[in-house]
Amino acid sequence: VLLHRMKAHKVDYWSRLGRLRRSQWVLAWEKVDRAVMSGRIVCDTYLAAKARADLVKSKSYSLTQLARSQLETPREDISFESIPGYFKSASSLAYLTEHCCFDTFLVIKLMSKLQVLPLTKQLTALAGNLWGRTMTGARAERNEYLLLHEFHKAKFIVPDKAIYTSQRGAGATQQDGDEDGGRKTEGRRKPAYAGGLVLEPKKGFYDKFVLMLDFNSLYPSIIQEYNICFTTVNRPVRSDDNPDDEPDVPDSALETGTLPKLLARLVDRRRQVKQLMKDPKATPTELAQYNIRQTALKLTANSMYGCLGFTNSRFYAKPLAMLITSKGREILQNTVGLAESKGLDVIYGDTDSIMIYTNTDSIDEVKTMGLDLKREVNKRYRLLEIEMDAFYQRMLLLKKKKYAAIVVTEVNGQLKTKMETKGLDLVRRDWCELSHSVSEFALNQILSGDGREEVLDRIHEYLAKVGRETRGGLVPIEKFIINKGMTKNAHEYADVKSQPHVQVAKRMIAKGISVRAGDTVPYVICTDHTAQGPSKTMAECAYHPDELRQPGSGLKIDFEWYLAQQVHPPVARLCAPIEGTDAGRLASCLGLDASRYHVASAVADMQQHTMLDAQISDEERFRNVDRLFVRCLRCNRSNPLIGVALSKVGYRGLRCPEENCGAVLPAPSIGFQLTAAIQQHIRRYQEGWLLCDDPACQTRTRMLSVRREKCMNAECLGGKSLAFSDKMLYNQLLYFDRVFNYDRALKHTTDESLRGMLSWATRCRSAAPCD
DNA sequence: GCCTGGAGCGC
DNA sequence: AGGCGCTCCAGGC
Repeated sequence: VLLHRMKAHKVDYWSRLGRLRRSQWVLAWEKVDRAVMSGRIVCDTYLAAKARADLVKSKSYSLTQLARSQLETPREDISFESIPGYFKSASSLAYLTEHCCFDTFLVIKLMSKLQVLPLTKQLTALAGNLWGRTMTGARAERNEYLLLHEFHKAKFIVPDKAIYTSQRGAGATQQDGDEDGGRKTEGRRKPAYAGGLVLEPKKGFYDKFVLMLDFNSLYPSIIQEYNICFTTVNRPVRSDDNPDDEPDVPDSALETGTLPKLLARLVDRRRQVKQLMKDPKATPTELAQYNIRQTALKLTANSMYGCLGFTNSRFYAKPLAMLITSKGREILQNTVGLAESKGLDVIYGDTDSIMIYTNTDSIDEVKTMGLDLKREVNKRYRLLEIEMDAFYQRMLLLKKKKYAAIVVTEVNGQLKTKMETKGLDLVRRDWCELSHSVSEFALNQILSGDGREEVLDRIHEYLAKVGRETRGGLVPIEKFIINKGMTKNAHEYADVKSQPHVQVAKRMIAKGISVRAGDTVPYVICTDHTAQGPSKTMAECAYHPDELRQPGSGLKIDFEWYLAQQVHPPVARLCAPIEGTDAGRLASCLGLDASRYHVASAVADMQQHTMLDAQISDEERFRNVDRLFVRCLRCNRSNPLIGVALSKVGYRGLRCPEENCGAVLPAPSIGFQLTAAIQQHIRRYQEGWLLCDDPACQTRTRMLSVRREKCMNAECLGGKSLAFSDKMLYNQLLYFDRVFNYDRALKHTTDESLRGMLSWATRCRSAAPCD
């Protein structure tokens, strides 16, 4: 924009934006921005913030968002469409101008906060590439230069640089809208080799310490430990038909290769820098510099592995990458084996880490346990080191790569706690803020350490409130906004109709708002009352928040969709391991139609029980249920009711089983007693007593329930489970059903007189259902 | 119910 | 213009 304004106003020396003196306007319009800046290093804080995603945890990388999260400075968002309006008066134009000036201030502050210049300078100095290229985030190129320098010093001839050709056939000339079915979309290709090992988690809620250990820089360490290098590993010639076998570890007698030497140097320098940081005389400025340096060293060492597996890298070496990950898997597996052989309970692990359930509340005990294991593991390796990484006071482990925990740290002898959340819907930007805040509440409750019933009561109550407030229109629009990133440009998506963000992006582009690959698109889901025709897909109901806010748009947020699709699923997933609630219950709290969930879960239960136990007879299945005792009004004796198939059944109903009585049991009386029995069992289930499953132990507790946990009794090796579980309750209720199930009895009995009776009773029942 | 893309995480 | 592993959601069949 600047350049074109300069040209329009015939500004001299317009080429001074860059350092090349240009006298002629020869640049192609598309490439102006790059070429015109030649000779200058451009720092794009948008790219820089994305590159430092490790520090910047932001839903989107807009200046407004970054100013808020990084600089704690509010910034007014001025929508693209409203800008022309600011030109209508001097005062509003001045306001807009000031806003722009403030933006430049924010950008500078952001650059300073993220330490973009010091860090990129260090990275560049290490790799020996061009600073300007580091700014644009060319990680592979940095790695290439690092290796080029290294191999040149060692007097090797390096591989030729392959000319970059896109492997995909999407030509830039294909502008016609014709959808070519056979064309592959750009994006992530399928994996070429195996990566890290992820252990199957032992899911559940843990309310005693979990110890987390991990290997320091696993892959760089493996390269050194096993002397993995282009110069040492015997690898097959690169061709299309070579076998994908992983190569052997080089002979231990071989001289240290270039790659391990390089990594050793990086690690050693980092150690030195960290040593300098311990100097009490170091000034804050020096400390900051040291910290940047050690970060750069670490980043450089850690990015080596990734570039070995990068197809378009000059130093692409799939066999080396394969060997590294393979050793990683082997190391993790061995570590798990060692821990388990010491009687430790490994509940999870991912690539370079393991988590151990310690079954103790004493942090000192945990430390002893950890040190002990650490010592044994580290004995096995020359360089490789495992380290205690964290102590989790409580932990909710839901799935692979999805968990939350209360982390305990010692600060000046004081124990501090903090919540850490990994992979949950809660940390993903494709869920709206409403969804996040509800999940956060539920998670805080679950991890609070309070009793189960209390926790569930509070969650249920909160959900009811959320349902009411949402439907009442009390929740601000912002809380409904969902953000999704564009991996491609809008027109490159093949499947547009199922992707809400693409639909919205296309409309934004039509309005002249720039949306490119890598940008984040915000949208809300609205109801469509105007359309009576075929129901619209979800994506077609997506609108940009500005479209919703537009006066007279007639759009309304689809509250029911949000409660059912954004709030309910994540909360249900969080509560899944907690006994005493389920998807149906949570849905009904939110005011949603719970029957769907009840039916679904009942069907699932039914299948689980009947499919698995298909061969089991009723006698076997109901061996442990409480019989339904019914008191006869005439003889006043209680007798177990065995069921319509076996009880004395008369034309007037069930009869008292007492030998000398046989009076008809009135239906209302049976109904009352049955209801009481059902209520009693449901209460028993809700009380949630936990019982050790070792019959000799018999320890009973009533805590926030877990699906899987060791018995409270320290000496006992048993596990804890509900004394009266959901399965037992189900079985109990199934028994009650069976007792009065005429249809089933009719199907199963061979007694002709009973058959007649039952079929008659069945007909009567359909005539007078209230009986 | 099974399969396939895409997103977006974790490491 | 580093890698793979793992949920989830939608949609098509």
